Amino acid sequence: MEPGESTKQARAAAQLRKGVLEYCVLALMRDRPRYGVELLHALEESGALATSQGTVYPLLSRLRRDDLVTTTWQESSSGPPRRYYALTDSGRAALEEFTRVWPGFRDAVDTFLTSPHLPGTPHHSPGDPA
Amino acid sequence: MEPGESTKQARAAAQLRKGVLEYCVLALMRDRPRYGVELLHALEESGALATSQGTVYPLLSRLRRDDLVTTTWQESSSGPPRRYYALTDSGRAALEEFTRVWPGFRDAVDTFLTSPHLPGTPHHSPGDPA
DNA sequence: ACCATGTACCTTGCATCGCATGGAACCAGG
DNA sequence: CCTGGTTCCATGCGATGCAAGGTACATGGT
Repeated sequence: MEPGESTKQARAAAQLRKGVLEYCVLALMRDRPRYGVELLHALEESGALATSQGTVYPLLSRLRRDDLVTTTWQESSSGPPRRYYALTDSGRAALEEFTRVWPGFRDAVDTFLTSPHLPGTPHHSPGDPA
Repeated sequence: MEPGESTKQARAAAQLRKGVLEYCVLALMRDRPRYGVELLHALEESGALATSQGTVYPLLSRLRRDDLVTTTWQESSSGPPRRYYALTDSGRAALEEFTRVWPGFRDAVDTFLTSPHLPGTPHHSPGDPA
């Protein structure tokens, strides 16, 4: 079903999300409580972290199991009630912990990816996609 | 070693490595063939990506199974022979693919971690009594 | 010769995670 | 009643990081 090339890109991106998704979801709740589909849409809009319900809901269950979030039901004017997820004290601490270690990690990967050898490499511009 | 806090930090960092380690190892082979312990030491020196043999060797087996690397044995003047891992054509392509998607991913995480609506956010120290 | 140490390679078993798939419940409009 | 949109959740599979354990080679001490 896959033409092949898109598989590789999807594969690389898929493996990347592991572990990071958890903290990005926590980061989304930092300002205010969010509900499942809202988180899903926010991740989708980011582009690189788009995922599915089958990923987000088990993740939210784990966060609740580990006491990183609490939930409250709230009625919706259009549709079934929504379960809003809010950060607990532990959740906020975990998020700050991640915020602390992330730059070092990011920098390490950047260091590995930048080769110190070929100054004239015909690299397409790092101007970046949207 | 840092006391106490390093546990949480290690936990967050451990989740982070998932999926990225594979491509960092490929990146290390970009310039010249490397052998297992050499890769292990390079990762350890990076700090954030330190891992163990139990992680690297199964990873290298997978890379070989997927034809991303080839290996050649080489004698060592001090110790057992070393198996050197070198990038194949597919391996180099996978590395470039990852190099393409990584900036977008990194940028997305950075965006989530920086709160977009509180310009005057008090960067209070951890343990704030709120 | 024997054994301890350092180097280097590899396997097994466990826990975790992303994700495709499928299903359930609620509301509005025809 | 029935179709469509929204929201929630669970199950099963494949892949991954990692601790623990095992094998083999070389050197030096006794």
